[in-house]
Amino acid sequence: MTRGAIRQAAAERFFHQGYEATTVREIADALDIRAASIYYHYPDKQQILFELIDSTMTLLTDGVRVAVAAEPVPADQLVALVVHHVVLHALRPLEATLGETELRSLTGERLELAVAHRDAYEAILLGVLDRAAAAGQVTAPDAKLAAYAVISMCTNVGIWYRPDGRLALSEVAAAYATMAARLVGAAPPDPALVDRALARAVAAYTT
Amino acid sequence: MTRGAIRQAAAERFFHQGYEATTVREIADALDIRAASIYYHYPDKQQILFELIDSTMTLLTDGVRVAVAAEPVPADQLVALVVHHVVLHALRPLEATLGETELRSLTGERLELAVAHRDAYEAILLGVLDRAAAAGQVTAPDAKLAAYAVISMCTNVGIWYRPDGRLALSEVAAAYATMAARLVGAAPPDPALVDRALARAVAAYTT
Amino acid sequence: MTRGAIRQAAAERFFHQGYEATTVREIADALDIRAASIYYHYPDKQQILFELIDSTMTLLTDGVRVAVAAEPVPADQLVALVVHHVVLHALRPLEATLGETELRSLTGERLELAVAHRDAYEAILLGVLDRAAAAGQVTAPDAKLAAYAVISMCTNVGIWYRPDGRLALSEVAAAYATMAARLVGAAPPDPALVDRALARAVAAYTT
Amino acid sequence: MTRGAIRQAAAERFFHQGYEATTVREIADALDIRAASIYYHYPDKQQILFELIDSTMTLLTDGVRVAVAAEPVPADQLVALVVHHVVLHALRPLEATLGETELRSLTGERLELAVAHRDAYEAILLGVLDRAAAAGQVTAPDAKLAAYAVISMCTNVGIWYRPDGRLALSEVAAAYATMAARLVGAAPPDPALVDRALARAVAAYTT
DNA sequence: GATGAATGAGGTTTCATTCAT
DNA sequence: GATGAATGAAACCTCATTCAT
Repeated sequence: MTRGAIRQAAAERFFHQGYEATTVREIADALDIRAASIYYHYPDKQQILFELIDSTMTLLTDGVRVAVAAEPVPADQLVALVVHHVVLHALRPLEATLGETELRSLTGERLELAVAHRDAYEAILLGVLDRAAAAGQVTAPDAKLAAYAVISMCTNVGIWYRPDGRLALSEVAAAYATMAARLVGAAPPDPALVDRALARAVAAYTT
Repeated sequence: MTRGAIRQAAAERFFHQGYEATTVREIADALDIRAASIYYHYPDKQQILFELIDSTMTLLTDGVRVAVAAEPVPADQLVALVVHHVVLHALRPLEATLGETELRSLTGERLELAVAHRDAYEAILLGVLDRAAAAGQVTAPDAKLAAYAVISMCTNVGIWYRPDGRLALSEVAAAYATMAARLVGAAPPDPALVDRALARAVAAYTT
Repeated sequence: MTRGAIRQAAAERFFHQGYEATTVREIADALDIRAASIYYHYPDKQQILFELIDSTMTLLTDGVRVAVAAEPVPADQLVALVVHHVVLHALRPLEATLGETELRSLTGERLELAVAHRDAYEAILLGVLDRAAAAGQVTAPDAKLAAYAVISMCTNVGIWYRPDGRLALSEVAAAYATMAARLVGAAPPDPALVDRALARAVAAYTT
Repeated sequence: MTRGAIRQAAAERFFHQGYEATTVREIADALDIRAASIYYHYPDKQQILFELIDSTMTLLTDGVRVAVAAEPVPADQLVALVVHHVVLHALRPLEATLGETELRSLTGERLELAVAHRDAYEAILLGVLDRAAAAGQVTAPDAKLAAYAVISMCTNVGIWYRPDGRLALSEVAAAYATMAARLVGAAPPDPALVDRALARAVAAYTT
C-alpha cells in the first residue's frame, strides 16, 4: 500500500534527520514519486508523523497491556513491560523513537492525542510500580523517577540496537530486564519469565 | 555580553522547539534586536548551536574528570559521575539537553568535534565501569549497555526537573546515584559521598 | 516554453545591468510570474546565465566551424569567421555579449566549461590566421594580438548595432570584413564572399 | 594617502570580480582596516568607482589631447592616439578597464559625467579620423565603425597584457599602431613616430 | 492515482551604510 | 581618523501546499 510506503520512507528520514529537516520532496524521491502525489494520500506532512507516532504508541500500549495482564505478580509485570518496550524499540526503531524525539513537532489536537497516549503509557508503568511497591517487591527511592529512568533507558535501545550487532535481541532484553529490576530494587528476573515475555513481544511486533 | 545573551535566548528556543524549528528572527526578537545583528556576533545559526553544545560538553567532561579523579574507589567514581551528570542537566537543562537532541543538526567539522566530545565522555564512564568491574564492585550484564542506560536515564533529568518541583536537587541526585548503583549491581552509595559530589558539582556548574 | 522565456527575460537584464545587478525577482516580474517559480525551471540564478552563455557559444562555434570548412582559402576563412561573429552579435546581442562581459560571474565547473568553450573558439581563429600566414595571405605583426584585436572589435558590434540603425547588417558585415582583412594585411575581401558568408550566418542565427 | 590606497584596493577587486560583486568589507580587509573606516574617506562605494573611472579617463583624454596636438599630420595623430590608449591600458589596466566594463554601475550625475567623458574621448578619435580622411590619408569604410573598432581592440589590451609577458610594451604599442593604421587604410606608421608617442605616453602614465 | 507547474510565506544570510564613541 | 555595533533593505533560495489536468 502506498500510504504504508510513504510512512516507511518518512520514518527513515524523520529518524535520522528529524521531522523539520525532512522535506516532503525527499520522502517522495525515496519512493520515486512526485511530491504532489504525497498529498493524495496524506492531508499534510504532519499527519504522516502523527500516524507514525500514534500507531506505534498504540501498538506498544496494547502489547504492554496484554503482557502485564498476563502476569499476576507485579514485579513480573515490570519485567514483561521492559521486555516489550525494548523489543519494540529494537525491532521498529524508526517509528518507536519518533514518539520521543519528534513529539514536539506535533501541534494542536494531534499533539494532545499523542501526549495523552504517552501519559497513558507512563500510567501503566506507574501502576505496575505502585502495585509492586505495595507488594513489597520493589523499593525504589521514588516511583516517578524510577518510571522516567526505566523508560529513558529502554527507549534508548532504539538508537543503538542493530539486528546484526554484538548482542542478540534476547540478550539485550534480558540485560534490560535485569537492569530495570535492579534499578527498582526487585529480585533478578526469572529467565523463564523473560523468555515468555520476549516470545510474546516478538510475536506482537513482527509482521 | 551580547554573544552570551544570544546563546541564552537561542538555547531556550532550541530546547523547546528544536534547532530547525527556531528562526534567527525569533532569537533576535527575544533580545529586541534585529535578525541581521545576530550575524555581527555569529557567522551563522549553526555556530550558536555548536557553541552551546561544545561549551556545555566541555563543562561536563571537565567537571566529571575532576570528580572522578577525586574519588579513589571505582564504584565511588560512578556515583560522582552520575551526580555530576544529573546536576548539570538539572541546573542547565537548556544547554545540556541540546548535546543529545540537537547533535544531528550539526554538520561537517562541527559535527565531528561534538561527536568526538560525546565519545570521549562515554569513554570516561566506560573506564569507570571497567575498573569497578575489575575490582569486583559492580556486576553489570554488559558494560556498554549499562553505560548507555546510565547516560540515558540521567540525561532525561534535564527534561522534567524543575528547581521548584516536588524534589530538591539533592534528593534527585541521591535517587539517581542509588538507581545507577543498583543498575550496575554496586552497593548503595554512601550518603556522604553523594553530598560531597553534589557540592562539587553545584559549585562547578553554578555561575 | 517557460524556460526559454525566462532565459530571454534574464538575457535582457543581464545585458543592460549585468548579472550581479539583476535580481531573480526582476526576471520574474518581467514574465508576470513569482520569483519562486523561476526555481521550478532553474536550480539557481547562475544556471540561467550559464545556459545563455553556453548555448550562444555553441551556436557561434558551430556556425563558424561550418563556415570555415566551406571556404578552402585561409584568407577567405577569416572573412567568413568575421562575418559570422559580427552577424551573431548583431542579431543576438543580448546573449552573445554575455559570453564576454558576464563570464566572470560563473563559478566552478560552469566557469571551466565556458572558458574552455571560449578558448576553443579562439583556437579556431588562430588556426585560420596561422594557415593564412603560411599561405602568405596575411602578414600580421603577431598572430595572437591580431586574433585578440579581431575578436574584440567584432564583439563590440553587439553593443551598438541596431537593426533600424544607420547601417544595414550587410554593410556592417562588409565593413568589418574589410577592416579585419586590412588589420591582418590581407587583400580586400571579395564582395561575393562576404555575401555568401552573410547569407549563411543569417540563416544560421535566425529563428 | 589612505584615499589612494582605498582606490587601489578597490580597483583590483572591481577589475577582477566587478563592482557589484565586490563588497566594501573586502576592500577594507585588503587594507587591514574596518569597513566603517572606508566611509570616513568616501561618501559611498560608488564614489570610489567614479573617481577611479573619472581620473583615468581624464588622464587618458589629457594625454591624448597633448599627443595629438604634438603631431601635425592627421595620420600620425591616429598613431599617437593608439599608442597612448594602448600604453595606458597596459600600464594601468585595473583603472583603465573599469571605464569600459563598470560604467553601467554608475548612476545619476556620476553616470552622466562619465558618459560625457567617454563621448568626448570618442570625439577626439573621430576628429582625427575625419581630418585624416579629408587629407586622403585614410580610407575607412565608415569612420564611426572604425573608431569603435580601434577603441575596442586597444582597450582589450588591458585584459591580457602583462609587463613580464611575451611581448615588450614597445612591441605591443608598435603592433597596435600598425594594426590600427592598416584597419583604416593608412600607410604603415613610421617607427620613429611610434617611439616618440611611446616615450610621451610612458612618461605621462608612469608615477 | 498522479503530477507539472506554480506560489505564498518565510528562512538564512549579505551588505552598504550609520553613528556614537 | 577609526571602529564596534547595529540595522534596513533586500537577495537568493526553500518548502509545504494547491490545483488543473
